[in-house]
Amino acid sequence: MHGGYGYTLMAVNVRFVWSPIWHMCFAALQRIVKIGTPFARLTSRGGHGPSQSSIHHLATIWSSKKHASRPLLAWLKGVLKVERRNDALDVIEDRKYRLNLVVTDIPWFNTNGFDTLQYIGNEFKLAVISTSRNENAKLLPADFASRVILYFLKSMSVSSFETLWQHACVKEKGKATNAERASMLYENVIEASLGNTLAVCEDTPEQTEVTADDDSPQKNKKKNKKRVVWDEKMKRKFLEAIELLGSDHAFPKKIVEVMNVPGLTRESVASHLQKHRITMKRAHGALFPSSQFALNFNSSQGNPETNFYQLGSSSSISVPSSNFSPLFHTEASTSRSNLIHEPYGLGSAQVASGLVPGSRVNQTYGIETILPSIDIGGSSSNPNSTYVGFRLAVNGKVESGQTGVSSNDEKKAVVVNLSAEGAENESLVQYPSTSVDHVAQQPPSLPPMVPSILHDFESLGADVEIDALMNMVGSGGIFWEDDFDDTIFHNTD
DNA sequence: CCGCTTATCT
DNA sequence: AAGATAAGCG
Repeated sequence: MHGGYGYTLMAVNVRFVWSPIWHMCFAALQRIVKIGTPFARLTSRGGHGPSQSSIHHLATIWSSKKHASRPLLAWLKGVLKVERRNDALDVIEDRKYRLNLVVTDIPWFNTNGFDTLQYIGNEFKLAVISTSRNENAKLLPADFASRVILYFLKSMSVSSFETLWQHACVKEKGKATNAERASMLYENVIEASLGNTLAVCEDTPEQTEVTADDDSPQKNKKKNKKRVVWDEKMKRKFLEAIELLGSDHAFPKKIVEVMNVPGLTRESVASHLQKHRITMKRAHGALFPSSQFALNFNSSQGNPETNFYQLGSSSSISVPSSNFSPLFHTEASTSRSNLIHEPYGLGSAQVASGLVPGSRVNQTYGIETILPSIDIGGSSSNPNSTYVGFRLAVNGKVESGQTGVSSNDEKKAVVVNLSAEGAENESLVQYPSTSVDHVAQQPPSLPPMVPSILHDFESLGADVEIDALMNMVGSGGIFWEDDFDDTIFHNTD
């Protein structure tokens, strides 16, 4: 798995993903497909496909979680594998007006890869995000940095991944102000949702349609203005909408539209929003009474839906709890820790070099956001995950520090204990000897956040026959059906 | 009513 | 307490 892979190109559209990285694809798939994103995969890596162990690993997880075969099959069918870089470029070029974003994992030191970046940027006018498992970010040449809008250190996390499509949105709409971005996102989500119903999940047991009888205590609010019951599903949608729109753009009307619940009135949402804000403010002040840097946890045995925290007043990211994320939970059971990884926290070396992993390195596309990520922890493929910044551990503690960046330091982090409402403990555990010596002394400049998509892994379909999948993938792994574009670009132009 | 917010009511 | 309704306001 180390090094030596060829060229991989990945482009993300609102509706689909090209990706070389299987586990990320799967994880992203679960989320993206939920909002209706068909996907495709394109890889050019000298004839080498994803490893069987990787496939098996993921397939096992999916199987054990009773997860859908349909999206999985759809995804597999959407795979296009090409042998050479130029083939990959051809594929992209053919569709460059339909793609929004290209993600690569071309190592920066790879000359051809460098050319590839340049080519994509110049010829296709596509935004490029690069990932690399390797090396210290400060070693990256500025030239490289200037050709990508974002740079990820591996392990790039699924959470980061799922936010990529939003960058695609940015590209799609050209330059957009921050104010416009919210509605822009909304539009694409709605669009994607339509695509989902049509292309991916023909029938989702999501409907829960009401048989309008005399007194149906259903939570549905079809016609009569029954009192709205904000059950978990409703709350989830609500929070999704908030996240998507951004907390400072989340107004009742748009929330209603994003939630897309028939009969749900703006007034109801407004009322709920009011309560929600009160709840937020309470938790806000409780943890950090006099700080702009606020964390809000409603964790533990409560609703997973409300398990989020907020950075700053204007933006928030979600942190899926472990039991809310079956895939990760499975992995975490063997390898521990759901981590949230937020590159702004520290890493002064990287900042000084002007290249913060995961942060903006280029303003061409107006990307102002960093990509929060959740490191699924030492999976077999990523024994030593690299992270710089903050991370959320499963024990509810937020750590800031770094691992895997320098050589063989082990634990070095500032641990912020977020125990029960009130007193925040901040204890210096240990600091790395070299690069980072003043960390989190004061809150970093508030990282702008990309709202991430909450996910719902349920009701995606039936189980899949693993063996069949294995055979399918094992033999050639090239799936490029005649109607591929019709499927993938369904409803597009 | 145009929509968002805040206050009040049940 | 949760949600609806009223009222204030740009």
